[in-house]
Amino acid sequence: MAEGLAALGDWERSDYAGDLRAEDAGRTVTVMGWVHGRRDHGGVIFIDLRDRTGLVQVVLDPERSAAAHEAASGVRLEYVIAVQGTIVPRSAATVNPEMPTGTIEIVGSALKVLNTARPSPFPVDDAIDTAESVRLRYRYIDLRRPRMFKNLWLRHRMAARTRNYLNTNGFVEVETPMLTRSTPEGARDYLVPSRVNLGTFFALPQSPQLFKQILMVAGVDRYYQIARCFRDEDLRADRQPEFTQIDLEMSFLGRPAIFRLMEGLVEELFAEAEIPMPAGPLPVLSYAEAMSRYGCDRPDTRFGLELIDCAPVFASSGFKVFADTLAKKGTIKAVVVPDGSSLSRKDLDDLTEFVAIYGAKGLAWIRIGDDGWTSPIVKFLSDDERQRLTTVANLVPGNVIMFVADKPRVVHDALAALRIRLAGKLGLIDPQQKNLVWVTDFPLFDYDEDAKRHVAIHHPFTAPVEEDLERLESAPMDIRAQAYDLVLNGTEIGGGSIRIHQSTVQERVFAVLGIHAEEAQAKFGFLLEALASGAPPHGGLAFGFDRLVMLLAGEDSIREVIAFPKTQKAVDLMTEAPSTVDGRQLRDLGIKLDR
RNA sequence: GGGGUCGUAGUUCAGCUGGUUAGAACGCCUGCCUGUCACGCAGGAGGUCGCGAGUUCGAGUCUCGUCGGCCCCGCCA
Repeated sequence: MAEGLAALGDWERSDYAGDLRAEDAGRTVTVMGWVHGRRDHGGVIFIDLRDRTGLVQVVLDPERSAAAHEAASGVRLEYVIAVQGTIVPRSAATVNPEMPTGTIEIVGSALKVLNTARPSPFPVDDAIDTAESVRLRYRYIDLRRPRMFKNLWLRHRMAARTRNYLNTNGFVEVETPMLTRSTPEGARDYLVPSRVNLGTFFALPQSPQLFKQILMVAGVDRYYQIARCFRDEDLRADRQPEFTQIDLEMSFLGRPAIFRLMEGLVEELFAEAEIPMPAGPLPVLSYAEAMSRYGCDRPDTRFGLELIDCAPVFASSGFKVFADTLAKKGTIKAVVVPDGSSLSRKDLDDLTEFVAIYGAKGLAWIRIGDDGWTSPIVKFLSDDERQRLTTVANLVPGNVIMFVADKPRVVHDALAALRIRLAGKLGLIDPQQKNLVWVTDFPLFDYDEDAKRHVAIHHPFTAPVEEDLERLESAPMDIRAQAYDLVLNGTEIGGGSIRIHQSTVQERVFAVLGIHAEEAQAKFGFLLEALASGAPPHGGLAFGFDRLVMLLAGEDSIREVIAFPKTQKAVDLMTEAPSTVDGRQLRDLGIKLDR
């Protein structure tokens, strides 16, 4: 034992610090934790002792225990100590109403310094404004903060509740491999070289998709896994290279039953976070409707500002920008701000700059006044256009209408972002409100202009809508998928689909994707064989667990609910991973670096 | 790959149109103090102004490059 330090000996903790209350008065307790604060009055010393439950004040009085007082005088912030003492009610004058334990204190009779601590790089306090890089470098200090432990604790309880709910509904938790096969579709894979099979690589799973489908073929019937997934793509506030999904798959169930089961799960998770959840079946929005009304497939429905299709109004416009856009198969949509008086000319300029991020070349606007329209473009509009625009957009004095004219993709991206930006700026969002909505009937395919081929929007195992199946080859871009996303306040928290369970359909979809028979056999032969071996109808989905915890914890970044997250450059500032490796390790793997 | 933003003590920040020895608060160290809870009082230590070039008599300050944190676009479902 190092100098000045005490051994734990036969001491056992009797209580957590933050749990002690007035009714504990008179008890003799042993508490252990970190020194959160220390106030030395020359005689009496006060120590705020902290553990994961909170704080309790310990009083060391030299007249009661000279030894304990002496030990306390050497204590510094973040030292690890154990205290034995008696719970005593505080006098009325010394009660601290700010602390849950503020009606009592521990009068220490013995104190052990279990470990010292170097000065903390930043305060262990919720009210800090320390750079995130510093917090991540010393994550073990950061996680001592009550807010961070609260997040870890919520995450733990949500995982436990998930397991409990799924277990009682007949789901079986099955682990699937972390060392798996690279698939060309989708995100970039993290690769792991195989030493035993030089020149070959495993991939870390982007999701357990194929394994869970094969578990359905195996008759598991209902599967789940709280699964780590990996994607080697650039990071965002809500995206990490490794993340956790609640991954689920079910056999012999159609979409309505799957929705019911999943809504039950979400209800449990909201309850765990003590957040009220909207009653009854959740609203369902088709992809087409979501795009038309909100310009995106994950709409925030807490506020209006819905998109208005203005293309018909300007079908034969004399305004060159609009006319040219429509001539080039573009479109024109608008958002109307009911009370535009709070939008200055500078605001409108800023918003124009904002939509440029999404590729919009401009943001036309009109301010509807009591005595006429103010706008840079109004002089180009005919009386007829003004009339029809008023009708289509329900314009009344006070409104400001903003247009984007461009390719549909740009119009939707720009206006979808604009409505969220405006809602924030105009205070239209109630932060307490939680809107959940299913978005369904996504297109099955998108067309990749660079690769000159169709790609799966969800993944290539998603079943087409039955009635669209006959046009799979003739009109692939019109085929709807039996895919669905669950959206919470504009964030996708889960997504899934009914899967293809017949190998003939799977082969046809591969063909549309330009994956020809030989290639399909080489890459997905095991799946095709499995499907041909008695695959039941099945479907499922995966929830983004980190995102869900983030939203229910009220955090803005996924990193706040992950114990050891990576930075935007995908590095761990604490361990400094990734790192270079020994030459011998590389030789074992047959890898030569060219830089 | 691209756009934006930030980088000064352990931490959070200030530092004017370039000008003597770069400041404050908290934290840290020493001493004093018997009811504090943002304890108080006195004193002290602590700086590669991210890094590298350049402009200049002189750079924390201006220019260029570079590295890193964060937000976003692309990417990712």
